[in-house]
Amino acid sequence: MGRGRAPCCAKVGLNRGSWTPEEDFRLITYIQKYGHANWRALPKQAGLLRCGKSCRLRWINYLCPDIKRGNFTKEEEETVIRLHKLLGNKWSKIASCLPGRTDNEIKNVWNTHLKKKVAKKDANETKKKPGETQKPSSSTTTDSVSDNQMSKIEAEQSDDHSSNNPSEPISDLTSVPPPIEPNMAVKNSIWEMNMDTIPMILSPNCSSSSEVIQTLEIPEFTMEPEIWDMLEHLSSGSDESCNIDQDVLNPETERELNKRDDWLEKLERELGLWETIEEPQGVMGPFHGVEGDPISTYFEN
DNA sequence: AAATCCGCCAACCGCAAGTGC
DNA sequence: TGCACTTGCGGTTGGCGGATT
Repeated sequence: MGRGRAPCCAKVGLNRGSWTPEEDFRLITYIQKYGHANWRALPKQAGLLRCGKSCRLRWINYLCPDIKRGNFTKEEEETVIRLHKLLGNKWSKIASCLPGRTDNEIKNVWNTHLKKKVAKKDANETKKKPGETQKPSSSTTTDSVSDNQMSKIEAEQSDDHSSNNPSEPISDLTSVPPPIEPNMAVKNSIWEMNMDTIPMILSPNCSSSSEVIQTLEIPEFTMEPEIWDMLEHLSSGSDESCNIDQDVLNPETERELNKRDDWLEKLERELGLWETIEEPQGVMGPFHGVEGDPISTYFEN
């Protein structure tokens, strides 16, 4: 299944197109454990048949825990419109002002909704006041970008214009701390994000960046409940099976639970390898897709 | 119910910028 | 300084699914 243009160079043996849950799983677990210092080397070390670029894109645009999913709020839309008026198609700059939103997402939203919306609005304004140009307003009160931040951007733009030097780059907007307020709504969206692919795995040795994730509530999981059970079990770091009061269960559920326990036992044996994973060495990493690799084994069965 | 249309958005590409040697 | 390599950016594509005919 291929998307986009034909590949510019032969990438024999590399997967293309949509990511499978297994690939997501590998990427998430690898990055959570080792980070992503070198995207080019990452696919090999993680046992992924993808190019580094593809991995990076998948992580940044979809799997990264900081990403906020769901529709844009009115405020976010307003912000995008205002920033686009100031910056043009500088999607990454705009994204830096919208915590949790990616440049790709903003670009898509702009191209599919906002562009039309703005065009329509402009057409209306022109009808009303012919000859009068619209001035960017900074009086919107419920903006998701702070007034300070917007003023700074506007000042930068103004300086830029006054110096009459279009080649001069705009100073980095990321230097202005974005108004990130971590809350459960955002955190839950992380889970929503992964619901249709694979949840974050919480290995007992997970790095600090994933500790935040560990505090999240676990939502209902509709896909492959076995996977969810497995992850939940692993994340607890417990040797015990899930604590469910078997007395209140009906026989059918109990049978299912027993089945699951057997299954978990089997998995535990396979995933025992998680405990013995070494730091990546050379080009071959711990998740290299070799026979006996627990992830491959799981997804094959 | 089937066929067609159309919008959405994930993933691709080429190129530019950044970094290290 | 120049080169090679990696990462980041913005434009574009096309598969998928919902809406319409």
